[in-house]
Amino acid sequence: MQKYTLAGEGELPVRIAEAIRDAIVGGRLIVDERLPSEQELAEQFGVSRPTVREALKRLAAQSLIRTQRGATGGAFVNRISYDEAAEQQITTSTLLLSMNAVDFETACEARYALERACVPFAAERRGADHLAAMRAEIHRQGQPGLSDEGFCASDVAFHRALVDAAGNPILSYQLAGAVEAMQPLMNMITFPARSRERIVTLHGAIADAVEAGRAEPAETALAELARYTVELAENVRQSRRERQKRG
Amino acid sequence: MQKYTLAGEGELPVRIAEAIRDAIVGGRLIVDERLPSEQELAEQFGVSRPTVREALKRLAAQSLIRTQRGATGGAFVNRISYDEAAEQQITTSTLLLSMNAVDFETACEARYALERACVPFAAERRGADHLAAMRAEIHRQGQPGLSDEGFCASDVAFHRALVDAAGNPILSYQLAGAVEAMQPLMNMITFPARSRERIVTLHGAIADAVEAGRAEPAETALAELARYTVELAENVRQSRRERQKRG
DNA sequence: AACGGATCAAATGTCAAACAATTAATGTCT
DNA sequence: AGACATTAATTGTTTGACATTTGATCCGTT
Repeated sequence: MQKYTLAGEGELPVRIAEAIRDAIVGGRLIVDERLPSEQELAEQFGVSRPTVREALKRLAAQSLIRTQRGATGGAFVNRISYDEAAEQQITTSTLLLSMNAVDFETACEARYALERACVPFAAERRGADHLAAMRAEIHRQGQPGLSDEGFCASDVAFHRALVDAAGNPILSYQLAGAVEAMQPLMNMITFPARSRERIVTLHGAIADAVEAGRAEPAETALAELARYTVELAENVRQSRRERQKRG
Repeated sequence: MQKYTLAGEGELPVRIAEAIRDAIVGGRLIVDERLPSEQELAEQFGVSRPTVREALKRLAAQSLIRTQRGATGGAFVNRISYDEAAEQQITTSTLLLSMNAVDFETACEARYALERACVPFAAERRGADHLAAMRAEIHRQGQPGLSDEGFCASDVAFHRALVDAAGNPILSYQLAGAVEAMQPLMNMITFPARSRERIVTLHGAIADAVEAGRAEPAETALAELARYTVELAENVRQSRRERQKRG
């Protein structure tokens, strides 16, 4: 049976990778099925083994297959997990943000808007574990002596808990990329004690609202948090400009 | 100057790819900068050229670099575009959904929730072009003789226009993955004339609300659309079960 | 002097053949 | 029957070579 058909034009490894990928998404190769050995694939496609290898490596880079050495080794169709998918999305999003001069306001708006989408479900389905995680992060954020980066990391953890509370793995996966990718941008902000206090208060309001099963006040607090974060970033930018003008 | 440091353990190409990727995200390699030739890289890392090639191909598969043949060719750091990033996210999301038995309801909930996040901005900033695109798709959806797949495609186009109307490229990019990845699932639904009529009506309500700059009715219509879509899928599943029992 | 085309050189793309490393199955000895 | 060495299959890696592409250079013509 002909499982793969080489089509189009361009570099061989790319076309081979596409052929195999199509076989996977088209269901002709099912999860955990073993692909032919590199040697056999090379013969089937009429190319050399290094060429096949490059194709397989492309697929491995996208987590579509995994390879195993040894007697019963080979390439296997990989069931991509939420974690793997999220991981990939985070690297892609991070690169996209860092290389395209996305202004902080746009990224921030996107992030909090997406989070807002989770709130109604979080308020409806929140479990004790997620609430506890949120409270724990809030407590950490109030600790004096916490570094700015530590504060940022805790902020991310808080928002991940909020998103996970919605109990929708697809939402969690999609949001992970948006939230995590923002972290490098957030790390440029300094959080003096007064700002932290304000943020912790808002986080508390969100946790309270979610615990009470009320979406609306949580959405309001989230919107305020978005506004305040943008304001903080604006301050940092302004003071940096002034320092540059002087020095 | 030492730009790359090989760390950790495991397969050489993976470690080399990581070293180069870290150099890119760490800013030691800037956009459009040319990497050393494969030969030079091989010498620097103390490995053979095919090994370096595999590493480069991994990076190329993630759109981190692009390669050019010829005299002035080589590998260049790639500025990843929104389209490329979205493309990758779509394939990842599609695979995730198809391989993890995600139930339609969960995926649908996620999709419409994320779309809802865009609505306030769309209502605020909608441009004539986006509104026109939405109207055009609504008109197409009303045409008799349109295939189910054509209807689905138009549905996707409508929602993309809605998302783009929010005028936030990050949101558009994030949503593209969620909306497009749903299409294979949506394609399993059949859309009889009566269902289409209902959907077109809701689409019209969304377009009207956005045009009027009112977010709330658009969100309501979107929620109703989500509910109705899940209902349609449920019907398909039920009739399929009955057919199976009989035949 | 400016334009056009042939040549060249550098780089990636591809191939071939081999050896190393790993791993599970097989077979053998106790 | 169980422990241990052997073996075979497969991927990982190296070496060396040739093909292809493409910009740059040189040279002759106008």
